[in-house]
Amino acid sequence: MSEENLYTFENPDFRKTYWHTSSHVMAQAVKRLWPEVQLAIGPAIEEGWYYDFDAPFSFTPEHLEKIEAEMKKICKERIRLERSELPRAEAIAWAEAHNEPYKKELIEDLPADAVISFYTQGEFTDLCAGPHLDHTGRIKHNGFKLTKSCGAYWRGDSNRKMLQRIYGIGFPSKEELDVYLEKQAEALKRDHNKLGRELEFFTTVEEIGQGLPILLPKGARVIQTLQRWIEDEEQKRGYLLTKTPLMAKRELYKISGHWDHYLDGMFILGDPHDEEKECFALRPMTCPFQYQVYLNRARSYRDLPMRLGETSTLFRNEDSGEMHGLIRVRQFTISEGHLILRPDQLEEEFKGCLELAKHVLDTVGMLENCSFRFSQWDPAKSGIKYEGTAEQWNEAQSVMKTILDNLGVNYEVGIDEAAFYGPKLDIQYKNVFGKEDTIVTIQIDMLLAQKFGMEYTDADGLKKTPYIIHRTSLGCYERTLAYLIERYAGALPLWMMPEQVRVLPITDRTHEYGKELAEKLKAVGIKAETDCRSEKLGYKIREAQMQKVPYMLVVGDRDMENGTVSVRTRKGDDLGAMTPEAFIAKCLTEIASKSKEI
RNA sequence: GCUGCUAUAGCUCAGUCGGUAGAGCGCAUCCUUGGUAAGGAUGAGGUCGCCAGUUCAAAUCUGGCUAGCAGCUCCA
Repeated sequence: MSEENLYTFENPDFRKTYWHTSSHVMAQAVKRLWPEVQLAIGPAIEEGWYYDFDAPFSFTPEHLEKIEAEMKKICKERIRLERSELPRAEAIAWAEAHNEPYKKELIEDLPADAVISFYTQGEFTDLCAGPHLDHTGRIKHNGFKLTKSCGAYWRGDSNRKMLQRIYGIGFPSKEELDVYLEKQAEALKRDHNKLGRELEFFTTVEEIGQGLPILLPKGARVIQTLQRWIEDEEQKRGYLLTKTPLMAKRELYKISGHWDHYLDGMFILGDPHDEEKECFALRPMTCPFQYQVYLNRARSYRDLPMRLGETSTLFRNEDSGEMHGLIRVRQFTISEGHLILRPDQLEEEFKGCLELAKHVLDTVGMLENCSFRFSQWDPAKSGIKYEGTAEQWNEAQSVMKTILDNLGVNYEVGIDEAAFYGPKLDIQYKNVFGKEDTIVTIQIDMLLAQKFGMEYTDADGLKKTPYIIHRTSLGCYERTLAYLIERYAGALPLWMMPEQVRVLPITDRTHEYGKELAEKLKAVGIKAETDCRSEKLGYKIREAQMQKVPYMLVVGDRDMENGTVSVRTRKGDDLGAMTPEAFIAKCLTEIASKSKEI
């Protein structure tokens, strides 16, 4: 980076510094307005900054306006930021004297020999490692906005006090801020939770409950298309399809370890604490069910790898505040699979799983926005959250690291993100709010096979314990549908659209011709409907357009006489008249191609 | 689960000071038969999320619950 670019927004470090100083300006404004408010922390984040406060009242939009106004003043005052250092004892005394208990706790947690630095701007001083801009005038007074206020736990610990967080975003000019805000507003229009309901992909009903969406005909159709495709794709790759029960007695989950680790997350039928009576639980995953397929008879090394696939519906009793549209739900259906294999097959099979996942994500158009996370355990939680020995974990993680490095996967490491039985490669996707969730996961498991007594007879005649890979290919269908709606703003690619073609007769005279046409299309598997209402063509087109129907076939007297259809696309292109046969051929070719562009 | 906000017709939303409700779109019927993004008329449709409380009187005020939204925490 050249010298002149150092102090521009192009430079991520400068941007962070700019936002960090903005957070101090915000904190100063809050302290000027309400001196009794206590300060926690206020870092720069990926987009903007936040500051956590402990206030005796809740920040409302009116409060935020007042803070913004005060911040503008501070910017215009061009106050210098001065760095200073204090010995530990004096730093603690400072925090006590200023009645800042959160700052005090932060200082106390620093190592004894740490340099404790402060930044002072006018009457405001904050504990801070820096760096900062040289004066508050560097912050463009009309280039920032406080976007929202909400609750946030002190130190991210749900057992501690909930503070109030104010988020802000800022740029060196008002124009850049406006562009940013406009972009945000546009992104929110793609929100699957809004668009998915408007386009009638899904709905929710109060009486059914939270996290239990109803897939309406359109949503159900998309999922069916995806599901059939995935099941076929997996069969091509040597997967054996299974169908296993949606519930089991508590004994099964005791063997797997889920009873100990995830009792709170399961829907229980019966009294879980009454050991005298039978107790069932809806399944939160398929692992121990699918293992029974392997256990059905004795296995030889020749049977491996055994690839089992299932379109499985799972139930997880998520906390009430966690549900979100189709992304986080209590019942969902997942393209789940388990591969049982010999150690020497691990790398090859892992590669196969990753290739499959990348292939399906690429086909649906989501791969380019995915990121990879190597989810590892936290040794500090050994025996609590994680089962198995440190040796087993180190081995599983080093095997996985070797595989990922050999495959050239560009990943970030996530500590304390592993499953209780092993490390994972998680493929992450962000929604329109920038919130990230796992769409696909591939996990190496060195523990469960032993628990279930799964073994195979090797070439040398010895009984051995196999490895297991847990994996998904397209992940959870509900979640995937949500991301597809956002990715395409509802206009899904032709091949997965629930209605691919709508026939639009212009007058009553062409209704029969139109209906026959739709029947012809349906006969070859094209999802077609006819709009026979006595409305004007423009009205019918507008409606089909808003419902994102890829092709509109206009049929009037002229078409009927000539035996043609006039084709219009949802992009607004008029493809002119063609024979039904020509259109069908074109349409079938495009569906088969699974193109993202149509 | 936590903090804050929200809930009025199928949808999007008005409803002032507490005096039992409105619009647009959609829907139904009729007229219109119109060639590429909204033709016209008429009509139906609401225990104001649910349960209590205050009041002569509650969509409106208070409490609880349910559901929705944003964030936090969690996510096998």
